[in-house]
Amino acid sequence: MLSKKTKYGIKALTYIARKDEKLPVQASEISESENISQKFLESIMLELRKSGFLGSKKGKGGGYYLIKKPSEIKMTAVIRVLEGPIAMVPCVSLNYYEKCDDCPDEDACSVHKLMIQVRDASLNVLGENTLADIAFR
Amino acid sequence: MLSKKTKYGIKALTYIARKDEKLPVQASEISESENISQKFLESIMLELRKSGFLGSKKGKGGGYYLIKKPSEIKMTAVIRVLEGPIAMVPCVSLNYYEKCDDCPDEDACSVHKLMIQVRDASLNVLGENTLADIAFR
DNA sequence: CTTAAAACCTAGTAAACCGATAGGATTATA
DNA sequence: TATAATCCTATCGGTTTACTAGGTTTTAAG
Repeated sequence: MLSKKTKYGIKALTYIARKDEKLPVQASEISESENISQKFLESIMLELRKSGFLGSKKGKGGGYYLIKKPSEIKMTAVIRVLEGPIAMVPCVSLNYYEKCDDCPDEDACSVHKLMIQVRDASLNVLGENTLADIAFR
Repeated sequence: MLSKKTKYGIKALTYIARKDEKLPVQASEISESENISQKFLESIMLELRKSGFLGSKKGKGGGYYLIKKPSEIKMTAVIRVLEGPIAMVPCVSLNYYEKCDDCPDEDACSVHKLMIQVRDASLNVLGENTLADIAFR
């Protein structure tokens, strides 16, 4: 299941992308428009800034803006930052690999075999979709 | 992330499938061989029986056995029983649909759009794989 | 210079979920 | 009758989740 954090984060990025003005967008505006708890959203925006998706401007008239073009933001990257691994099991994760402490032999493991396929399928979809794709198409 | 319950459940089914003998397999045997807490596994086996994947025989010499042939057990079905919805968001789930309480318009929602694609990709993989595929191939 | 509006930061918290454990009751075999 | 297995219910510690509280800092505008 996708956490609300990730869901809200993607919605916020989408919201900013769809506003074609160059002015920064306030978290309060997004929170109202998208029905997201403001304080919670603030922490998410902060994370998105720290991970390089957003820039920010403090003070009156401040807000957040995209650092890259929507077409250059892959959804794999967004989800990895907000949600963590895309794989459903650590032992098939490319970026967060971890060996299972049960399971002596990964190659013999049926779960491993299956989850590699699921991972590849998901990776394929998320890698092909950019923020532009889901915001505008 | 896949829960241990689901992971253990799939491993247990695989174990039984790979034993070609007709005799029922004990939970204790599986728990030892696959390094799974016995009591925890017991509860999983029970669930797999109640949902129609396994039959059981009580008492001495008892155990669990597959009710259908491995090639007839789709992984979608197994995962839906043990893990719940395959979709990452309730609003794109086929079997466990739920409307988001934020989000007035699903068609305009970028998360919705993306997660439909992820769901279809996963569904495709899990629907094509049977227990036989992951146990023997 | 003051005020308001915004991001930024730290901490806490209620509820849910997870993985496991405890302790048996029931049933079947030998 | 003893033993071995499933079956059942309850509980529990730990972690995560989704959020809330309560500020501080920075900036722009009046």
